[in-house]
Amino acid sequence: MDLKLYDTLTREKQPFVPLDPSRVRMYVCGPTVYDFAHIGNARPVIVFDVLFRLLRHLYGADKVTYVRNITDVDDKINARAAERGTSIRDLTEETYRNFKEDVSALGCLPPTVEPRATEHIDEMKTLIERLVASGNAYVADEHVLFSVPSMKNYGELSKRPLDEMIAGARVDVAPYKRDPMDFVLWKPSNRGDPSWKSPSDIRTPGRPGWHIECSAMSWKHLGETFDIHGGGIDLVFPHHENEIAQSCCAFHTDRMASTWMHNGFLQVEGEKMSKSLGNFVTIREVLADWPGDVARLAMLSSHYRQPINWTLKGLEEAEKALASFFDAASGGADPTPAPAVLEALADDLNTPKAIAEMHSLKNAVGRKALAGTLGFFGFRRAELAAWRERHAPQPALPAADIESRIAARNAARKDKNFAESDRIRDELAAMGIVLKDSKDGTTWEVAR
RNA sequence: GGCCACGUGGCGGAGUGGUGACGCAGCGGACUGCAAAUCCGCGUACCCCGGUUCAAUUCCGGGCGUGGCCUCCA
Repeated sequence: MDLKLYDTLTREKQPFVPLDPSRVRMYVCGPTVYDFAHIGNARPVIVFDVLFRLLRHLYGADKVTYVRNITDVDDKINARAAERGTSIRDLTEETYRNFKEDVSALGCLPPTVEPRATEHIDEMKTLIERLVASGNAYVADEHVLFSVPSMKNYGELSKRPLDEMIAGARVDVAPYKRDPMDFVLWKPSNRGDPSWKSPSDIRTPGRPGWHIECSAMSWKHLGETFDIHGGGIDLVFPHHENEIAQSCCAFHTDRMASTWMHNGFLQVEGEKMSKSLGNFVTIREVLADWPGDVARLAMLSSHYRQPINWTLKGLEEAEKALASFFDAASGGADPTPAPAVLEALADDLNTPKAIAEMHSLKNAVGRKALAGTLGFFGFRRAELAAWRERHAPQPALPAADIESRIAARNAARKDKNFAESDRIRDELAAMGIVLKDSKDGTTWEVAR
């Protein structure tokens, strides 16, 4: 099985060849923990969970290291904690707990490591001092800045030629920057904000810039170079571009990660999700109405690089599809997913194709493979069943009354009094109760 | 304004230089006393305009539309 992945850096689908097949390494940018994660945040979490599962299948579960960081030092966190009057630690811990619950409900495996930024300050400072020593960074006005002109390939990931970026810059450039493109590695802390002893002989305590944490944590947990770096497409510039600059200059390497993967953006009911439009949807809100697996399937029904439109109709369709999969897959399960599904996933994670293959397994010969596939994806039969039970509409009549009417109807049918039997059925139908005749008798359910 | 994506049937959504995936909805048939459920079958879709080609939805150029990014906001 040859895995091919699209690499943002080369803009090409390429065969995936791990640097070390006995230790496949993936880093994905995780949440900034200051508030409930929204459904757009859920996309990379789900997408890279599927990739994690695929890699574990291909290389062995104990051969894959998946690192997803937790950003727990950030201006938004400081502001939110102050606003709520809680400590930063309490806020980030609570938000992180909520995040873990959310993504677990979405059927995602925990990553191998979930490092926190605040626990890697030493590594960040080491990187910063290396960059200063190598002339890729400089100290100015108690800041440490990365010198963008010191890196010749800067802009390669986002395909932004430097001169155009400078020409397009709209924001006032801080006076201490040597070059308008330079970005912060370390900055002084405001009073009351978290602070650490600064690197590079800066006297004032400070805190790290945004980008350095990922260079530090990927280095600590995966090494100087690794296989896959993932995240949302909005992170390509400047975040990932700057990570590359920091890591490649600190370690004198050409590539930070062999493959850069980015998921497309998410819209809600055809509109940009924003608080001002009032269509801001948290994972928590979705989970209040739907099983996590339905949200998961809905998310995977678009290819990860395509834009996705998050809609109620999409969730309804996903619920039907998932129910039909579980209906068809009753009985034993194969230990592995169906080959056709694996093949689809191996082609740059073509989940819509994989789902189409699952539909074609909904027959007698495919059901064991389908069950194995559902297990591979992490879909949970019991969860959907419990949700269906909970959300089953209540009949307008007591069950005993329905049963007695069914008995009356069947008596009429036996007498070939079809006018009467149809009358009873229509009467029940008008109350939303649908009858199903089979050779084993008549059953009923409430129309959804 | 600059850069980067995306634009497929009623809806969702793959894919491909030449026999039009898949799902939902719809239609027809089987089954049924009639239905429901189930099963079987059915769709001359590829934003617009040029170009390349024997042949383009697929490649190239332009246009229009939508979205993302454009430095310490993530």
